Amino acid sequence: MNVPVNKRDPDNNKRDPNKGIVPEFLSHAAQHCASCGLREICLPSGLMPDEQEVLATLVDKRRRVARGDVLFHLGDEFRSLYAVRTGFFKSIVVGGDEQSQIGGFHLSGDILGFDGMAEGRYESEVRAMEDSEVCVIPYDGLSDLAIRFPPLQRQLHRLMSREIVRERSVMLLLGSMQADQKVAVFLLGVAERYRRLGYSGTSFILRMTREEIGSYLGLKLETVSRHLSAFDQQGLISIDKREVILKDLNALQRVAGSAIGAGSDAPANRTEWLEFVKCSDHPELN
Amino acid sequence: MNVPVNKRDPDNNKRDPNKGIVPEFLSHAAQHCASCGLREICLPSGLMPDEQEVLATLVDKRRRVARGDVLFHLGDEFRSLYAVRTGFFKSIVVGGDEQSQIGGFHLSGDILGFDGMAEGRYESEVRAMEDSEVCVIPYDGLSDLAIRFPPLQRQLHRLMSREIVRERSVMLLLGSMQADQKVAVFLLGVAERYRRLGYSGTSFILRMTREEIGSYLGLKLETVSRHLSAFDQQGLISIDKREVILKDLNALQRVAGSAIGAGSDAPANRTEWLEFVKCSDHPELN
DNA sequence: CGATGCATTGATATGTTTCAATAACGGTGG
DNA sequence: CCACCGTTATTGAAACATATCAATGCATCG
Repeated sequence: MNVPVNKRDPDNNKRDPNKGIVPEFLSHAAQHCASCGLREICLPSGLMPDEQEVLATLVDKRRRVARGDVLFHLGDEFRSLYAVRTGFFKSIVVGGDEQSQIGGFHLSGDILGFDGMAEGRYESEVRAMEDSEVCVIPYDGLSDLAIRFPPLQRQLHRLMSREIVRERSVMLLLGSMQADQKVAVFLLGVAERYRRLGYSGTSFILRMTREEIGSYLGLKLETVSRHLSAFDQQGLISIDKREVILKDLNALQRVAGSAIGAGSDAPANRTEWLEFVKCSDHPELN
Repeated sequence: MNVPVNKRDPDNNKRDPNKGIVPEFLSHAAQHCASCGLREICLPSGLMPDEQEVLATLVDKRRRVARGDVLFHLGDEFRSLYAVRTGFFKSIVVGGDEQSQIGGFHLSGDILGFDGMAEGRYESEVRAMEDSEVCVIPYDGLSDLAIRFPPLQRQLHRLMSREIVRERSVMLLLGSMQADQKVAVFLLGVAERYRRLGYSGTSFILRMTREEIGSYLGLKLETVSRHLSAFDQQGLISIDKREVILKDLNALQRVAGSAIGAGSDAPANRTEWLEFVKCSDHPELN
């Protein structure tokens, strides 16, 4: 855990967003989707209560994954999907010669392993970044159940489609955005996910290193650091190591959606902008 | 069509790879998957002949899309998947403020429209780059059929998963490769697809502009052009406008898989490499 | 035959990486 | 407890890759 436990947390939103979603007293007694706090955002979402009950008979196994351990390796035989219950994962896309990249970060409610259906083997590697727990969803069983419950089939399709759409947006990010846009989009994306899990969405702790952010965004860690610092100087955010507060969402969104230099006497290009920002913090030096 | 019809074509591999896969005399008489030349690479792949027969009752409608027309727009209501029969498509990913990018090129046997399942609306736009024809696969019907024929359900999952995996590899391309790698990977990818459709895979006509290649690869058209020229000068390929011949697959693969400057007195960086290559073509100038 | 779209190539500007130095932090073991 | 270590983050200067701007050529099409 990267959360400083000794700090006061008045807004109650800097804690691990996973923690507390499922009341402790339920976590052992009732291992059913119907009583899982995540059911609205996880696989059972949209199903009738009785359908959720049946699903729960399928999804009865849990698996703990310690920080740093892998959930599945590239090439492992595909047998199950996994639903993240608690914790935090990264999925790693591996290409031929020592090329690899983080393809996504995953938290509560996310379904992992869709890439295994194509060839019967997982084509990526998923690693826990904190001590985590997943629900195991055996594919054979799920497949059978989807036949008996058409809504489940639809839901499965919806989730896979959502993954396709998510990856599309990452392609857009990687292929046609500049570093500052990427970083802004990233911050807004993280915030949005926390918000949907019921947390503030303007104040949170990053659970990954600069290098991991860079890997995800197609940037070097120094570039990420520089742009985060720049946003801080500009007053768009406040950042100290991993603690982030989004201070000007509109401005951030403007950066994310391109359109630089809306200001008047601001520099015309991004390199000078980084400089400009830095200097205007120390007017006595000019 | 971009194919010069008046040219001799001794290798029989520069023609439109779609043409001729389905014998002309079948194309009107038998509109069934079971007799479609694409059945092995399309949706019915892996199904029993009688299952294919049933699938054919579902997939009985065709749709022609003229060059430049859209198959579906972003935001259109999702009702069907489409299987490319003949022709050539590009899918366009659109982001907020005038940000858009080509997410993929699609030819015979590809299934389009998976992104519509997530929210009931297509989240991309697909446009025909040549006069094309698709099979219309109504989703409701497909969903019902998948319930009656489990293998069809599996096949559907497989295809969606394949799309997820494909997009992952594009993410890798966009996020962690340099321009020359990207271009090499692109050429090998195109070649591979032609090869799988039964064509030579070393000699083909590009069906898209430099700008479209660039959009797909996250590069500007000039950069694409420069690296194609460089590959030509190096003898890895021969390219004239849209006509490509891959001459040294191993070398191309080496570029695609990183590891530059395996040679001895070759320049150490890529800028100089581009220069070097150009100069060594005119030794009299040195 | 001019107009238009596409491709190539050069010169320069710009954004990002690379290399390097330093600082802050957390954990570990004397 | 504190000195020490490895990891993570920040920041600067220089090198590099790609984008941008611009000019030209070459086809195709009406």
